[in-house]
Amino acid sequence: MTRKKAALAYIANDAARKATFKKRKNGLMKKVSELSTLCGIEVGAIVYSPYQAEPEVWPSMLGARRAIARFKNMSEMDQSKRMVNQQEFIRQRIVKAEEQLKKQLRENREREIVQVMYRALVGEGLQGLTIVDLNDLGWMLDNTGKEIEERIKKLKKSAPSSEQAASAEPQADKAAPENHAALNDFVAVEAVENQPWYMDLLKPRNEGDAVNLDRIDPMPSYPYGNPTPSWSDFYFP
Amino acid sequence: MTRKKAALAYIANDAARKATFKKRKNGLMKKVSELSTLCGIEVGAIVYSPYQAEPEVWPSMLGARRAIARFKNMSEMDQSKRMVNQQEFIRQRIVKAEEQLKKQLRENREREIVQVMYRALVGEGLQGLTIVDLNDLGWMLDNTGKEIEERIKKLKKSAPSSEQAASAEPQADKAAPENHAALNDFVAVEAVENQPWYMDLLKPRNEGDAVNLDRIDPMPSYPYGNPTPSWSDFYFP
DNA sequence: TCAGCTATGTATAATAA
DNA sequence: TTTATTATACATAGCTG
Repeated sequence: MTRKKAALAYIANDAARKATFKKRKNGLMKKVSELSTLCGIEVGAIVYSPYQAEPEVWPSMLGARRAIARFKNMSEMDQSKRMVNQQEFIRQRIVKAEEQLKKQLRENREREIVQVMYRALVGEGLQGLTIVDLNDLGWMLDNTGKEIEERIKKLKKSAPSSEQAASAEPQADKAAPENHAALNDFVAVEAVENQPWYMDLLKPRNEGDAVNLDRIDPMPSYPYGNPTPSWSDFYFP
Repeated sequence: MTRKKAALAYIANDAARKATFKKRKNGLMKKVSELSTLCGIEVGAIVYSPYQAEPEVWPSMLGARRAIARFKNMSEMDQSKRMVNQQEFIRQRIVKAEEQLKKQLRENREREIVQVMYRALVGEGLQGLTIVDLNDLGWMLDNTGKEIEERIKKLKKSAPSSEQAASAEPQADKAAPENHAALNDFVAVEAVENQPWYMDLLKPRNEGDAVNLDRIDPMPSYPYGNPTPSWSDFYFP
């Protein structure tokens, strides 16, 4: 966007896109910090980065959380502006809030499972694609509660020999080191079977004192796996 | 930061600061949108603006919410880095999430009550101080569930005339200027008595299918009235 | 206050190492 | 790949109306 006149469109070339992303992200965060400094206000920025897994935070985790809380507040307040009927409005708000809560809880459980699987099965060095794979698995488990068994059967069937399984490498992480060359679904499933405490997570938790998840709508088409690499990049240069 | 070399520090002059804020905020949001377009990623930005009350959203409310969710995700992910014990970590996460949920619900109810009282009692023109007052009242009601009656008694005692009571606008939405010359606690309480639907809000809601609010900690010192301007500015030029 | 307007400082696309 | 180096496009501080 300098020598050539701007071409404000998606950059097809992967490398170029990544380079641009990094540069612009840094620039953006610098601007953010400047704005905060110059005007003495709280600012937070969240960028979902396909290239970076670890979040860096600016100005601080707390600041970010506060900003988020404020933002939520305001969205509600804003709605109220056009409120005509008190009760209706309030009811709507309640419904919305409850939906949000459910969603949050649901997402949380997903994360738990993904976490556990990830931790249980994968070494420190293999973040990238593996996380995506585990996400997919986590979703299924969380959603159906039975798909896990199907998956186990299916995978066992298609890879009865543990050696074969080892060489399968389906979803494939690129630079997998020696020991983890065989990070695939089969391995994941085996680990699951051997870890009862993981299975416990699949059961619905005690929800008497929590949100009722009964009527939870089906999983949203959330970009958990798909083009989705891993999430977020909260950065300060 | 152009003709003079940058002076990256708080701008003392009010007007200049505001001008800079506006310009830079616009520039920032432009960059944000560009980043999103060029790299095909989701981006959200939240700026708490002292100058703007109404939130504008970019790229969209949904996008913002998603980004926020991701961010939360990542903060947890980060924590997990140092996690040693899977189960322990997960339990902690669950606890945290549930606390968050409770807080959210609680805040929501507060807002409901404040809203209702505000709408019921106050014309459009009287925001400022009145809101603060009503907030206080709402808090009390929400907290004790009985203070309302005490308050009613007390106030009735000090103003027993029914005519006075009759002048209290019942459903009272928008602006009813003349009638509201006497916007005080008494009016407020009368309105409450005449509006069963409001009283309903004071009762704990059906919590079988919601978060259990039993163990909710006392109200946080949230800036509901106080120096609180109004929040947030999610902007796209 | 709010918009232009420039002169200038910055950010960054393309390129090279 | 990442990092460093430009040449340019862009953002914006200080003005002005």
